[in-house]
Amino acid sequence: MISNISCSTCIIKSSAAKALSPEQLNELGNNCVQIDFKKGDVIFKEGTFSVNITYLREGVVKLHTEGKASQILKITKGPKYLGIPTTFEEKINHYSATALEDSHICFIHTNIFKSFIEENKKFAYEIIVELCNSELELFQKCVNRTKNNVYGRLAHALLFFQEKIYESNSFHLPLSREELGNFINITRESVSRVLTELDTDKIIKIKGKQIEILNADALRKLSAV
Amino acid sequence: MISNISCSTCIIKSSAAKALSPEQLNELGNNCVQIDFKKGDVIFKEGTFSVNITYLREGVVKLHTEGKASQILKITKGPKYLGIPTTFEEKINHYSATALEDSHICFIHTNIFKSFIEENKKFAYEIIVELCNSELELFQKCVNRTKNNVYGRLAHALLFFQEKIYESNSFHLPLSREELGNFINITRESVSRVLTELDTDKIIKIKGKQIEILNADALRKLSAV
DNA sequence: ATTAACAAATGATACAAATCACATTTTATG
DNA sequence: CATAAAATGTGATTTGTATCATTTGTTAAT
Repeated sequence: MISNISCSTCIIKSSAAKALSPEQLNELGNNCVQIDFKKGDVIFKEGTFSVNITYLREGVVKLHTEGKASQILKITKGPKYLGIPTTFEEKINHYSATALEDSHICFIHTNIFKSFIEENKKFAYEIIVELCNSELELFQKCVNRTKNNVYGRLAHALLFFQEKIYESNSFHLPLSREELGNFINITRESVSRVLTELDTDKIIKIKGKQIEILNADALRKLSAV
Repeated sequence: MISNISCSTCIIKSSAAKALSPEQLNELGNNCVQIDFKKGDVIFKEGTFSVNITYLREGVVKLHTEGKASQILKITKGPKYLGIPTTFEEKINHYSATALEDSHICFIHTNIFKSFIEENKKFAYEIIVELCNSELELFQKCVNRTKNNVYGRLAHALLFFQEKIYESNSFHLPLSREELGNFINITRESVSRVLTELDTDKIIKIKGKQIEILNADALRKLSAV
């Protein structure tokens, strides 16, 4: 579903877009289209041409590689730009993006995005800040994934969904056991085993994909590097 | 050793610095100091205040975490900015940087760096390009480290030094076996074992830290995800 | 409702890599 | 140059997690 949008009146602006002038916002609106994606929909695909900057206005999205042993590189919640690195100087997407929850995404012409960087210092500055934070998070993830065992990695992932995505002790996991495994690099079977064990120990309560965190401190202890 | 420098006449400019005007280069020279580091010297340390952007003009540097089980996040060669993410909006360094080869590093006042981003569109643009490439590389590394076994990871590391750092089939490894292990997340013992095996198979030739790549294709095959 | 198709749980087994223990070589130090 | 200290090599053993095999539960389709 495609919507005509007015960026000027949009209330979910990125920190960068907040820096745009009324004229620039108008220009953005004319070079930008919002598309609604349902849970599971592919937003862009590894190997295809990348012609737009994608702005995740609202929703939850995973960035992932393709292939049988797909790996989830990142899970992120709006508002946030998706995959600037894969679009900016690259012609081809280096990874795919798929909606984990119903999402609203604005596709912005790369050229207009680049022109904003050149014309608006604050805009460029905010984009740089976002890229910097993204790299720091990625380092964090790298350390966690290599220093922790399956318990620590799973605990880390659960805390991530609790704190960063749903901001609630109780949430519906948007991933299958297999996908959760691809996120933290363990097998589907091990995910099952560890989840039941955490449930038995009353650290979490599981009912299918519904998860309740009962003892966040225990999870923090487990995921401590 | 501290040198007075003239950024105007510097011939090892970053792509971003190439975009600066003569006046800006002059200003940069006045707000920037070049320091020479010897192999092994600490450039900045995790947990300390970050007050400068560090530009690795020449040399090879590792970014790494501290602690007994230190992890090498990234190894990079000049010319390149080091750790913009850890300096930009952050007050505290999230990781350390240590010279792996004698290196020349320019410490640039964060404020002047930020002012260039605001005043010079091309400068900001180039910084964004560098950050984007950095993130893509990091994703690559993540995939390699989790999808490959010890042979693949070690092969990948050897090709990295050959292609990206020394651009030669023969090079002096700037890391101990233990550090190499910290780079690709395997133990010192396994590094030894795999290296001798690769030597036995005539894929590489080792003599202490001196390494010669005899069969790069075999390494490529091993490191293919 | 009933069957099919898929996702998840669970137990048994296999295996890669870590750990442990010690020998050997290399590098640093008085 | 001798000695200590550190780095590296290598075999034996242990261990965490993947893999395999099967059962159980859940969702979708007729």
